Amino acid sequence: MPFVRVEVCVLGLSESGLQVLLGQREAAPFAGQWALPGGVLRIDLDEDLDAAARRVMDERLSLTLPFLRQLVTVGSRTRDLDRAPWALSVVYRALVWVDQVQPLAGKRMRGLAWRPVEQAQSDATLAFDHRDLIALAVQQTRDEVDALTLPSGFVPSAFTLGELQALCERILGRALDKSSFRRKLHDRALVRPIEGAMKGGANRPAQVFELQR
Amino acid sequence: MPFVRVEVCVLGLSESGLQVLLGQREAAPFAGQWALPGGVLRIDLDEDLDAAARRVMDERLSLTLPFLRQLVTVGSRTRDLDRAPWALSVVYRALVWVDQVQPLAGKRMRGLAWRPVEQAQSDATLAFDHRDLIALAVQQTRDEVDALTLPSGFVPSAFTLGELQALCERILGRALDKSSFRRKLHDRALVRPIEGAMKGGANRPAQVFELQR
DNA sequence: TCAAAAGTGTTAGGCATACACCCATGT
DNA sequence: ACATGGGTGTATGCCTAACACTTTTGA
Repeated sequence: MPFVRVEVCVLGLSESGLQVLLGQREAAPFAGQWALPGGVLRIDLDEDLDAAARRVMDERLSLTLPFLRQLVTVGSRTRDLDRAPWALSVVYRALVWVDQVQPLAGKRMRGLAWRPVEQAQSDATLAFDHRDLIALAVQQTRDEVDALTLPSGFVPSAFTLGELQALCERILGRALDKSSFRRKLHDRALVRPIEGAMKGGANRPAQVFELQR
Repeated sequence: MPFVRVEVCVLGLSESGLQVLLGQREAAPFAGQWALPGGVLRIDLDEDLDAAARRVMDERLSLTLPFLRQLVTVGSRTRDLDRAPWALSVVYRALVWVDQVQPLAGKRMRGLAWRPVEQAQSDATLAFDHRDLIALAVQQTRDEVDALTLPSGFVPSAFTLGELQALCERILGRALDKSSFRRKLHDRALVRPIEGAMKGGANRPAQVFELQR
């Protein structure tokens, strides 16, 4: 049987756009190079694949990731020759707020750091095929936002439409039209106003919404 | 390490629409029930995951499948308790012409048979979660046709536009508008006429096309 | 002359973009 | 007053579905 690992592409949302969490490898293969965090599937600990991904990220980030989605599985004889004659990796994507995660080094990782996705997608020095995996994760995430199939559990329970739009724009890396955005939400009945709840700053107060169940 | 298998959801195109290839299981678990064909990953034989899927189908169908695409990976502690304490399956989808494959029983399968996808998708007696996997395969395949990202290598090297449209319609299970279909092909420059090549039946001859490289 | 399939044009509607404009509040 | 973000309306263009119509062959 092959050597089975789980890798997680953690995308982080920040003011400046999408970032990806990378760690610097300590051991071969690709020692010293940057890679997605991951870990070995433990059949004694993990109930299923999703649970394995959650456990691996728990250990690395001491934070239970709210939104995991399987991306792809890669495997071949030559993937990880230093450790096994045949290696298989199930790759997940997670989505978090950058300021809710403090990158701290774990075992077998010299350090964890956020990197802008544009930079990571054009960095040929990443370990394994992780550059391609990051590109895949970013693409899929942006497709989801385009289709407005929002990762429930990731968006806050209450928000103004302006906040929701800003969230989508930061993921997409481009501006959206306010009118079209709101019409789409309304037509598809994706959000519902919370009666009486308003949120005001130094300007006109905004209606607070929640996701339609 | 877990027990690793590869399952293949072979979709077959026939006059009457999409079909899926199912086999009747001989051994536990789910002995006697119908399931997707598959096999164990052999790290001594398979170079990578795609090669494993091709080998497994070679053994079952004595036919090298032209178009394989990974769908998803499922795994848990309880998936295949009769054979292993932890089982993982990488699921692929293939696309073939029904009349090019003669279903013949292989080892550990009492028989192989084509079943219409509509029927399979509502059959609660299929083994494992294979009903869901079939639904996923059908959905993804139809999405590809909708987007006109045709599986090159599956469509014949030369065809008339009528033939191509009929192919898409059989996959989708619904009729398409001739004019819209052709305009889309033309606008996106997906096909190219083969000079001088015409195909005639008992009616007006049609221009023969090939896929734009 | 007719049936059948190829191939073309025309119209109407839905959806997205762009942009203009009013509204309510704190400073 | 005015800057700021909330909220709404309108015009335009693109894509698509629907359908009508002509063309070319064999029977």
